[in-house]
Amino acid sequence: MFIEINPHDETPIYTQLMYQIKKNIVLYGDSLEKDLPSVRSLASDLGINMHTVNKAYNRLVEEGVLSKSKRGYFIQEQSSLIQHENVKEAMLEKLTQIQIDADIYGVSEQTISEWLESIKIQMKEEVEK
Amino acid sequence: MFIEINPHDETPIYTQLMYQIKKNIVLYGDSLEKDLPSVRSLASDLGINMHTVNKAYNRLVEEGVLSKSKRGYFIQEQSSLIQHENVKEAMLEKLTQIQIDADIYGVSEQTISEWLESIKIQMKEEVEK
DNA sequence: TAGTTGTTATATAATGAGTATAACACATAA
DNA sequence: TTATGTGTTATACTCATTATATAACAACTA
Repeated sequence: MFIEINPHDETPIYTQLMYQIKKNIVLYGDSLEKDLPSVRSLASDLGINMHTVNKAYNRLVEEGVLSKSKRGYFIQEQSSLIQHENVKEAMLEKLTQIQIDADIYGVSEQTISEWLESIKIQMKEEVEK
Repeated sequence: MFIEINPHDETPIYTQLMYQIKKNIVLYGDSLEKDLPSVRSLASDLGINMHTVNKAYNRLVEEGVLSKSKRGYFIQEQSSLIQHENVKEAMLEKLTQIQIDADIYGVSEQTISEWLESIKIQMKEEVEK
């Protein structure tokens, strides 16, 4: 797990953490340990509070990304299409906002595609380091 | 101006208002009155507070979408490419999150395109009503 | 037994969102 | 000139969220 938290970012720490974990799963998939670090150890490593990690973990369980047992949290193996309507709604909300901003700022469809492409490339580069 | 505020939505009222105004400009462009309703009248119409409208208006001024004078706020004519770095950063942040969620939930690139297309169609339908 | 897991409970602080009034300066229309 | 309507500023209050800090608990494990 390679996790970076930006304390100056306006997005909440637990949200950043959720996306960092998802990103790790996407990038390193099967080569990752199924067991996640305990809430206390990860919190200690990142210099944040235990409950903040716990919140991120539990949200990911609700989204179906993680599972939990009394032994700890671990990655939920799945090629599950979106079964959680909330996630889809959140994606649609973001897409709508992006579309409106693109329209009003004259950002072309092609530019959006290029941005998306560079995001993917950037992620692939991270995995090769 | 056709503005809808959803009080049950988790996104702040002033943010919803910002996007509703942008949406109006995108959809109805030149046929819109340049002058915006006063902060008090719009607040009254929507059943919300004056300062909430004021916040949305001023954010849009910062983004370059609106202008203001002592007479009131009005739509800023411009086909300005993104001069405000903050807006681009916000769009990239959203795009990154969408990309990660799409990857982890197995939402294909084509599906994303289809969602975007239906968003556009839906917006066009609104203008024809 | 000792240590680690997640869980629960309390408490506190900081911030953001939203509302509620009030007063002010300035411009405009009567 | 007066009245009204602009945006602006200031103050105060509520509420929810975020984040932290401790502490204690039950259950599992070495």
